[in-house]
Amino acid sequence: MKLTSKGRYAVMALVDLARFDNINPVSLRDISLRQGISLDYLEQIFSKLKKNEIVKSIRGTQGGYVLNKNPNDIKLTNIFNAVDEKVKTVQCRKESKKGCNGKATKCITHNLWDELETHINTFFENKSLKDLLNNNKETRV
Amino acid sequence: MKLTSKGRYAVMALVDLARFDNINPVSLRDISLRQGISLDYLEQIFSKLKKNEIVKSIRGTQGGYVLNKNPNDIKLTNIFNAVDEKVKTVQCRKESKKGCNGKATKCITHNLWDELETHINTFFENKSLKDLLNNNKETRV
DNA sequence: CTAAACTTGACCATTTTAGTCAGGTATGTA
DNA sequence: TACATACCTGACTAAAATGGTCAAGTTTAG
Ligand code: FES
Ligand code: FES
Repeated sequence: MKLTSKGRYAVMALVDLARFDNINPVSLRDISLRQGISLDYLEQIFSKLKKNEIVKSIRGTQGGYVLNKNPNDIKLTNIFNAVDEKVKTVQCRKESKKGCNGKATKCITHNLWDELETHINTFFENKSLKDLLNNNKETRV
Repeated sequence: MKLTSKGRYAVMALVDLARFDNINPVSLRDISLRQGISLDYLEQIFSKLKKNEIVKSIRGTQGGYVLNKNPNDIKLTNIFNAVDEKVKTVQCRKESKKGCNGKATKCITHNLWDELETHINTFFENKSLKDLLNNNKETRV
């Protein structure tokens, strides 16, 4: 089970953005340099974030991106959904009555994986961008 | 973030095994048929489970595998470790002081991913094979 | 002595990931 | 108006991971 770069970068970039967007729009170039993420890749990611109304774009010189919501209202769930980083632990289609092995009933571990999926998603639902900003100021060891 | 088949199959197979091993050793062929998992693939998985002393093997006709511990003492953590299904959310090497971007300090989201890793691992540490057996008898809707 | 079942290791097709590349288009500033 | 900056879009691809298969054994109950 691992987290992909796309999801990791999306959150990283948004935290970076949230720190600076009070004043001016933040350019992807800046984020790219500060966070060490490929500019071209960031563009793909922000295209999706924009479609999902998490950020707004401002074109032209001095342009960049700005948050489209209050940091408190942007949960990790929203970010992950936007960039298609989905948590998938069950193998079967959930809606279907059928199991992952093609049989007529759910497999013997289905409930377990479903529980795990919920467990993980709960984490994402309870974390907002705001939390991450605070968290970082705390300078925890 | 998704669970791989290897981890899913390992747990599936062990639950199946745990249900039947009171009487006789259980052959991989039986598990393969009951759970719809490729026999050759199961062999790879059980080879690892054996090395990690989770199961014992009995060779020859009427042979098969048997649990090597009490179901209550086999946590999901143990199973996942055995088959190299590791939870990896941070990108960096944890021991290192360096960040994932090659910089001298940890990245701004490092703490978050670390917390997530703990969150997921906690789930695995608190589930034993025994729990899964009980869970399945409950015939939950 | 033979069939069932474990054992080992090499091999491989497909899919996913993590990007790159090559073109645009819009707009603030000089 | 020129032009640099920064967003925008879609195609493409190398490398890694996944999810197996295949082949050639060895062991032992009956
Ligand atoms: S995971 Fe849903 S039936 Fe197996
Ligand atoms: S994940 Fe550890 S430094 Fe970025």
